[in-house]
Amino acid sequence: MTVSTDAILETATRVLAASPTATLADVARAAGISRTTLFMRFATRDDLLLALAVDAIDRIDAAILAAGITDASHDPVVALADLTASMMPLGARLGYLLRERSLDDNEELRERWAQIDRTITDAVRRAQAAHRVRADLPALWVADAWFWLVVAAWEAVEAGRIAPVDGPRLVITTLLDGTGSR
Amino acid sequence: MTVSTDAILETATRVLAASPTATLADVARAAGISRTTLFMRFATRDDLLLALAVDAIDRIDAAILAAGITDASHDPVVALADLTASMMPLGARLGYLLRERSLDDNEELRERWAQIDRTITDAVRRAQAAHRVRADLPALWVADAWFWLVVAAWEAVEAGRIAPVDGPRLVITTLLDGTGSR
DNA sequence: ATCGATTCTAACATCGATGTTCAGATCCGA
DNA sequence: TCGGATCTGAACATCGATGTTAGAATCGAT
Repeated sequence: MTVSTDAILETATRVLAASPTATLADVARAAGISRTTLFMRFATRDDLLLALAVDAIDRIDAAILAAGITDASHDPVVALADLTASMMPLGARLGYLLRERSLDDNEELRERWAQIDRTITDAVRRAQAAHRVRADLPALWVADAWFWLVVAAWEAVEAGRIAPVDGPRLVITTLLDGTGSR
Repeated sequence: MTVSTDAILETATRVLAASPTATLADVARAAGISRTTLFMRFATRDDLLLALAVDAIDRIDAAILAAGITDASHDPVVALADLTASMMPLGARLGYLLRERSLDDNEELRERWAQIDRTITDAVRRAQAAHRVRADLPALWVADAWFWLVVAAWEAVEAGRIAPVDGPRLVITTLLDGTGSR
């Protein structure tokens, strides 16, 4: 196996995130394999798209686990900051998930995404219970705001508007402290 | 003209935002006109996509003008809050602009978007000068954070996670005050 | 060096979407 | 009611992407 399946997924994510209508021939060329071989690995275009999404969600799950979000003994705010940092390198994959609407009707993906959502929202609720996050805001909204700020940071890094190293800090300080002057 | 061009754009935005690969036959059907007539109004698919994008940006420009963002005598923070409220109904159009990557290589659209970006960023800078926004954050980032929080609110409303009426307030309080407890 | 497996090139069929054409239906104002 | 304009349905050509197949080439292990 000259080119690993992982490398193909990596390349395919990059190509398809940049241009969702890219051809499988484009993907194969970018990955340095022939179109025929690509069809050996993924029988149909849908198979490939699904594999990309599953890979992205796998990585998010892994990041969540590593950050200890689900661990009740961890400070939820610290855990969320850790998660933010480890989400940043997943940017292209997040962008792909965001934009690829054809995945919406996949039951498995929807359920896994809902699970991630619940995990983050639960962490927010625990932070609210510990008086670390304002209790007058819906936990669902705070979770959403966090997620989209992560997206914002990724896009800003991608566009060269902020330095990669600043991303996590900007997300967390914006989310917790806000941007208004005291 | 039984079906106005505006109504076609409205419908097309909804259909294509929900499923970017939707067929022109789908769009025509949803708009209640024949495929032939749709081709009378927009000679090619690209023409239609471009018209959608131009329409979306027109509306954002109008909202910016109405909110008085560019008016130096207005309080920039109040103006941004006003703009947030008038951006909310543009949700589907924003979603379309966000996801339709094929527009990236259109010079006119890129320039118009850059102009909007400059306008928002300038407002943030004025707010910083007036000590209404923290000066230790890049104005570019604050502008980005605002934009993506607007997207977050729109998506949350769309998914039924927050009430439409709460959107603008949640965006502004999250952006300015943050979600952390004092 | 050989064998088996994998990848490659180069074709091929298929299919759906785009875009075109045109004759008839329909509508709307005079 | 008439006449011009517009919309429509039903074809049609074209094109590009998907997916398939076969044989040649390459590679890796023994």
